[in-house]
Amino acid sequence: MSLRVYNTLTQTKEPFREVASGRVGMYVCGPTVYSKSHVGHMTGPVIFDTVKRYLTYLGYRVTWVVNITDVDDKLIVQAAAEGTTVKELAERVTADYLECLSALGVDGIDVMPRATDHIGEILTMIQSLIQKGFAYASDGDVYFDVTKSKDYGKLSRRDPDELQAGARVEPSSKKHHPGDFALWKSSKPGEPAWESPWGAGRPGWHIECSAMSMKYLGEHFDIHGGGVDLVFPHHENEIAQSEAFSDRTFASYWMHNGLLTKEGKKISKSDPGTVVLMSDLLKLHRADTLRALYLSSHYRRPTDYGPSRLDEISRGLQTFLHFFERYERIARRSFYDLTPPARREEIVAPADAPGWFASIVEHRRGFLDAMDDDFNTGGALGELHELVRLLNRVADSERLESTDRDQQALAAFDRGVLILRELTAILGLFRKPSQTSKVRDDRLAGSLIELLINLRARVRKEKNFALADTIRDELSKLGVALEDRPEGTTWRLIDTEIER
RNA sequence: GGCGCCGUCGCCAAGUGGUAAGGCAGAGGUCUGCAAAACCUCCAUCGCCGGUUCAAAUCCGGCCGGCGCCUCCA
Repeated sequence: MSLRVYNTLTQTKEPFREVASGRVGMYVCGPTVYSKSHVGHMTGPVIFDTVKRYLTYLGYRVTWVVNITDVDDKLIVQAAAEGTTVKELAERVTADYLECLSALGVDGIDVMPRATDHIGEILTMIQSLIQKGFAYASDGDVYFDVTKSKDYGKLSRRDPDELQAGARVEPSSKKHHPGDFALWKSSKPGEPAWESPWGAGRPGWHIECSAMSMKYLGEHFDIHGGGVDLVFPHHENEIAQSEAFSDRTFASYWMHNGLLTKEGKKISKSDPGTVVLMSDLLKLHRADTLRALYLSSHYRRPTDYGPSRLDEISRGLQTFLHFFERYERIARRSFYDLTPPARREEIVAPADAPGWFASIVEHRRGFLDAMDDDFNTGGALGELHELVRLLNRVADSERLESTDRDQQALAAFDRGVLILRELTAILGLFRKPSQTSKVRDDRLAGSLIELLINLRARVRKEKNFALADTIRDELSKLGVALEDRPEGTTWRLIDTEIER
């Protein structure tokens, strides 16, 4: 199978064809930086980060652009409310956004242009649109004339005249048509402003995305993404102004992620109970848990967030974490240190490989097929679970933790684990070692735990199980879990993420 | 009212014409001094009603229910 992508423009899954051979340009609408990121804001970044990882894995050279909108009405209002400047507010909120991205492993963004750094490009574009007759100046403002655009509404399937009938659009005497939207807004005294042929003002909401995406990705690029709520009017307007400007197709594929709800309710500023700050969540949960939340269902479907949901996901992830510890016992090497192939290649089970190796290859195929099918991360995650179970079964049946294990089986198992690493890396999961490994590296703490384990082994030998159990219970209270195995006792830190 | 999305086990969720992945929770079992971890077994006919077809959760029609956008929004 090869990659197919759902395109909002055509409402179908289409085979992926890049504009320029071997390269992909991807633009995703970023935040308007007037308030800290909440859970919902990270949906797009994590999803498109995964999209980029997968495209890169397929061999494309991907350039990913995410804008920062740092001038806007909401910023002006919020800055005034806080008694600060727009600039200070924007910088502070941007810093929070960047921290969230980094914590979640969203590290594939290549360019993060700020609107205020591109006023020149924006003005050039507006002037061109006026010259071409697509826009008009009106009392200090400049508007895009939707009636001049032959296929306005093609993305959101809307008829400009219907908008008028709906009468939902604020009639403005400055506009020729109610559906016309601002490219440039005149400013009042005290507001951030730039000089323009139409007087002091600032860019309208949609124009910066057109100007910046074209600057960094060209007039026609591959993927334009964002939340579904941006389809209209934002993306519709972007298409209209961009294509009017360039006379070319703007983006080949329009990808829209479903929104996140909080216990079934829409996350909205007007309902404070629904707003959960990402920075707060990151204190309670492992980044992988949050990442897995976004990837647990298909990106186009809405996802519901709730504390119990995160606990559930965290429990599901434990299987992997426990397996990584097991792998370390077997291979005496950390799963996190494995370097898997960075590019997709065909893997066929060698004739002399054990029968179960073919099953591993099967699951890899299933994973890749799912990803090829419009980035079906939910299905891919399912394959991962099956892969781990298979690997555990192999470790059991081949007795890989014992000293007389079969070397050939071990080698094949090792290759299987490398495949697991390869696949988890595509999803951006398990990038950093667990807490347990860190404590294990701490000589004192690790040694003390080992000491207690050794003492406990002595009393166990003497059949003093009461004392042995006391040691285990007390350690458990301290957050250390003991597991007795034929090869000896192992320990790990008890997950503090889930409250039991 | 217009445009669009969705309804699969208690919960989450894949599957979009060939007879229901996976996870969480639950029950039983193997292993264990007991646990833990791991593994094994069990646990759904797909909102309702019609239709098309040899065959439908998957296609078509209708109905019921939930949601998004149409106004700022990831």
